[in-house]
Amino acid sequence: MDTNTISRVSEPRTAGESRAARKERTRQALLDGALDLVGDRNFSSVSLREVARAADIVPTAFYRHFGSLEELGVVLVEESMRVLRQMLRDTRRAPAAKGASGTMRTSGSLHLLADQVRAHPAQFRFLTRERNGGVPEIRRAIDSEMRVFVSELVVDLARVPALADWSRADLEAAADLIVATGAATAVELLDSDRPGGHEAQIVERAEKQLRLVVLGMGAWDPQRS
Amino acid sequence: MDTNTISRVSEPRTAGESRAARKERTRQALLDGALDLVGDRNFSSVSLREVARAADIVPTAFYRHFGSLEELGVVLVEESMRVLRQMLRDTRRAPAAKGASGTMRTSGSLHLLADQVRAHPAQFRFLTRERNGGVPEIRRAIDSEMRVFVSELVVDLARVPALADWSRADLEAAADLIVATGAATAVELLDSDRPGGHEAQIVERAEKQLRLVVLGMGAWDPQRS
DNA sequence: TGTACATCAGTGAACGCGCGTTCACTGATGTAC
DNA sequence: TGTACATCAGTGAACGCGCGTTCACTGATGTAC
Repeated sequence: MDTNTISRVSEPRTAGESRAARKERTRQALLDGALDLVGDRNFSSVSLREVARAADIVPTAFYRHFGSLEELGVVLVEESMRVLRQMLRDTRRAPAAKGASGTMRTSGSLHLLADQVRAHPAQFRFLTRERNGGVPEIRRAIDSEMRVFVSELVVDLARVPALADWSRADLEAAADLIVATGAATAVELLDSDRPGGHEAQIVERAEKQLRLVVLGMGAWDPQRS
Repeated sequence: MDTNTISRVSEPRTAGESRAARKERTRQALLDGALDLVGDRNFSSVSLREVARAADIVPTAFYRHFGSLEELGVVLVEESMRVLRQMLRDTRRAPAAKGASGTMRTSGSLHLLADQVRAHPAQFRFLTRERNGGVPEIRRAIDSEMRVFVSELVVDLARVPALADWSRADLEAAADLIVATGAATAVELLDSDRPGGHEAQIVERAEKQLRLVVLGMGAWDPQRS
């Protein structure tokens, strides 16, 4: 079948792009524009008209892509989380804790986190700001992704021989503490241009904290509860 | 001097309150109303007109009390922090960590935290939501209060004999981890009506986490960095 | 105690503005024959 | 390849609304004498 009879002359300004492809580009422009706008403000203080303006379309055309701003917000969570998930997948290749001996691994994970924050500041800013922020739908989306992270880390920890006889609840407490420390570190890294906090110091402190936790795990007595 | 010639008849509807006292009441009504409104939304999505309405005054009268909504927000941080500070003062009487042996103390602190969250949900909700939220002025106000908490805990920890030879940086890392865990627990307690998380379980997990940290502190080698 | 004046918390009309959403439309792209 | 029609991303006018802020005001409270 002749699916593509190429029109060789007089392209209509926007190269020989299919209608679907152009729609997808606009959709992405809306998402990118929104992420930009959310860089220094609440998601809930961003208006539909601003987002449309950022994507260079008229406000009413917004509805061709999303039913509401909130719907776009949820997609933005998923998109930002993809970055975070990729990072976690990389980290898992060298898991954070192998009992009291695996100390060096925590250091690597934190530098990887710092790299990711530097590479995708807008996404991290969005996630950390909206995590406890105002829009319930978005907060719930972020929260459920965080739970996935914790339970994946639980699986990793459960495989560590030294933790073989830990209860599920103990593993979850430890995993949650580790993830929370990572999240808190990301928040600080995002503000690392502010007084006192240079990136290296923030990472160093987070390393100390993870080392404390790992040491604690080494000293933990699973029988005593 | 006869400062108070009491008018005994025909009170003008609002009892014999001085002008200053009535102004103070309105001001407090504005603060209370704002705290109420902020219960389920972003501070930055609350409007001056809504706050005025909540305090039963006309929008323009708002300016008799605050120069802007943001200014009210900063006062709200200070007011909410007073609650938190009082809690911390109570906690300090039984400090969180006395080395690996002081485990029971952490439990008491967490129940105290749970009590406070239950007693002042609006304040905690406001603080946790705006801590990473959109309004820079407010975020900074909360952040600086949190730093005070950490450095007070550092002072407490420095007094513990077992930690006598810890470096300042190590003490700070530990204190920060403890405060962060408390803050994260407060966030979860505020949502404890949601699926899976009943208050007792949240507190139990936080106890495990603090115990892990305290165990880690017991195993910490201050020489090794 | 009584009078005259000052203060000032709260009023109410008015303004210009950006908002979300509706609607009928346009015209390029895609499809059927 | 050419024609006729369908689709649909983006347009632009229009709406009613709540917003922050201005301004001149009112009238009870406070103060000076």
